[in-house]
Amino acid sequence: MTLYADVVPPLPIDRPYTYTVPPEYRDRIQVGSRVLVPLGQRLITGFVVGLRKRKPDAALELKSIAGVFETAPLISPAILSYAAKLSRAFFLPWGEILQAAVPPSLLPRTRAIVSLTPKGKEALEKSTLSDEERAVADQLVNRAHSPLFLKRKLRTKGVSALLDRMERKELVRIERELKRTSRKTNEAPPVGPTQLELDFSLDENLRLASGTIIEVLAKREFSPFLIVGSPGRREAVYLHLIRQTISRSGRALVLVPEISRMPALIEKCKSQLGDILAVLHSGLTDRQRELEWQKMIESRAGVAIGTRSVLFAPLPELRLVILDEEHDESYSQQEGLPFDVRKAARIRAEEEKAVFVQGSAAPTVESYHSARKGGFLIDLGRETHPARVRLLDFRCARELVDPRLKKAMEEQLRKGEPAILLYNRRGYASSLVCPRCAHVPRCDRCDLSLAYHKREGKFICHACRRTVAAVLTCPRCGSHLTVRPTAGIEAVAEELKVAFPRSRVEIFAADEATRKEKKEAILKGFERKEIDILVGTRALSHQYGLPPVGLVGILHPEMVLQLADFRSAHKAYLLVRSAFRFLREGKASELYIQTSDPDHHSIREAARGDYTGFFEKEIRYRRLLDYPPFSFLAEVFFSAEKARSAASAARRFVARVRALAKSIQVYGPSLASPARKRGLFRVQVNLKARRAGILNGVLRRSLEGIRSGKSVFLYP
DNA sequence: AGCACGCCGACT
DNA sequence: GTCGGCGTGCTC
Repeated sequence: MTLYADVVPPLPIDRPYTYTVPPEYRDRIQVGSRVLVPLGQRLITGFVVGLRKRKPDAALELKSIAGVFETAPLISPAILSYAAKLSRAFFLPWGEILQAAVPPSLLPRTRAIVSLTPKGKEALEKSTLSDEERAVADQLVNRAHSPLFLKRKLRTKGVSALLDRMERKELVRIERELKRTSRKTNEAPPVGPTQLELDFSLDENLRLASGTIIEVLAKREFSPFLIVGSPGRREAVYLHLIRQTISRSGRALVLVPEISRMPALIEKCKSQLGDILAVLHSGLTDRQRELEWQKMIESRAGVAIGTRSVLFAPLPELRLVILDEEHDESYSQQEGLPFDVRKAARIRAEEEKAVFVQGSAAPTVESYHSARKGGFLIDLGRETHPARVRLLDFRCARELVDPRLKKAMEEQLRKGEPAILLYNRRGYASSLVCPRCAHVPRCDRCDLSLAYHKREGKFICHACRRTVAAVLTCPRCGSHLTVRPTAGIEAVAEELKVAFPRSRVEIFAADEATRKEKKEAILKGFERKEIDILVGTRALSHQYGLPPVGLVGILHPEMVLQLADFRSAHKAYLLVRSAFRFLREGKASELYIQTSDPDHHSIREAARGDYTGFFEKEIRYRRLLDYPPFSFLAEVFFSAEKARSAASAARRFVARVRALAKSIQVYGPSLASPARKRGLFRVQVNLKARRAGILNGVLRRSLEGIRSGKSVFLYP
């Protein structure tokens, strides 16, 4: 009896295609195998997602599998169905998610070699070839080359089509072979059951909190929790839960937003649990990543910890999924495959029937709301910091730094103590303007005003990073350009240097000028007390392990409130809270918050460290303005090389949405911000609906068949 | 995503 | 008259 395989290619096709399995592959092919299949005119690699004994449709003419790669499949049935769920949840092709689920270096690839046939050689000598054919033949006279080499060498369009035509005319031969990538590993044997040390202590509050979760852990069913508390207390609970999970021979998955957060946590895990840890993040080399994978596949890992790629960790018996720093923005980043890590982690827990624990000191409003409503909120107690916090109402624009803050700095400097100042605006000024004709230098790719970076003498577009030499005279009327009243961190540092001429002031920002070595030098210098005042943007807030100081100032956290974003109040709250991390514990420590909006609930409650207070006020605004969690929003982006195709895709989408559901509010299409990203035009459409189900259904049907690059973000 | 097919403008 | 643009639809 013939065997058939359902295959998903890593393309924007999310339906499997069925191929016949030739007898020679029958024994090797498995669900999860990677195979080489003919699709249209090409040979591509795909994942086997199912095996069957009958055709899906008897009338269908099926092609057959052209090759099977590794013997042991890289993808387990569990990950296969998880990827399918993600694909539905985020409107992404199944095959592309599968591709992302496996380390790229473990994915076998095909290699093609093009050589000239005797017939081709003859044609070249007789000059019966077309110009483009001859160009190819000339390259191949002496030796065979890969198609990639030819593409680069010829520098013309449609080389692959040309090669295919020449292959059909038997002028060239294209041999496709499988490139083996699997390596032999001879690592240490699996570790035995770990000895659990008993030096572990939890106070009554934490014991109670963990108890609730441990009860559910035994039941083996999906169950969410949200832990609100300081990092230290959360960590203690996590470790306790992981320990419990492992002692029941389960496995745990820990997600963190950024690599910088990992070292401390990894150390703790290692010292308490032994070396049963697999670590996955984007900073690993291919080889390191492969070793971590081997660890998991061979069941030598009890815990996998890492950033978003760890979502696909091949852990059997997964019982616990932890997502730390639930509030962190990098979980919703658009890099790579555009999906929300929070939701993806939740789906993994659902699929595995595992306990899902999210933790934060200041969770997203949506998450806190649903946890409280659903009765799965675990509050570990309020964050308190003994420091004195001063709110400086600062609206005068003559100086950048409030005299009261400068005075505090002066005192600090006299004691020989360093200070940190946080201000989240890079460069010297976010734009310049001509005082006579109001001309503003703009980026010709994004149409945003160019930021002036005085130190480097450059104009930099903060949207596309395009950099040009700064020209300080107006190209239209020749006047000297002036700084707009939107100073950046460089201007702040300049003012401090004038105020404290004998002090060492340094800037820490994610600037092109501030290279990695320079950044490390600054941090080292600060540790050695060679820097008196460190002025930093949010790039500094992501830095861990700096020696805490007695004085921290934060300038204008209310700036984020200007963003057209329903979460901006929460962002302001987080920004202020991030300043506390640099402050030494103790009554003598001081935090200055210089703001023109001291009465805003986000600033005020953050100053007091009262998340619940912030939440109560914020949730009222959300209800009032009908924002998530009281409504469901979708942001849909269409991107294409040509503005016209992105716009027409967006228009087509909007027309379909309008036709399908009157109850859905449509905003747009409008230009996304930035309007161009990596050379692609971006058009945005926002939708708002009363119910998530309706929104999902309409999105699914409206996006069908739309070709241009699309990404969808759903809130909550 | 590629690639073919198919329908309208400027040119050897 | 053709070459070539890109809109639309299919790929087991």
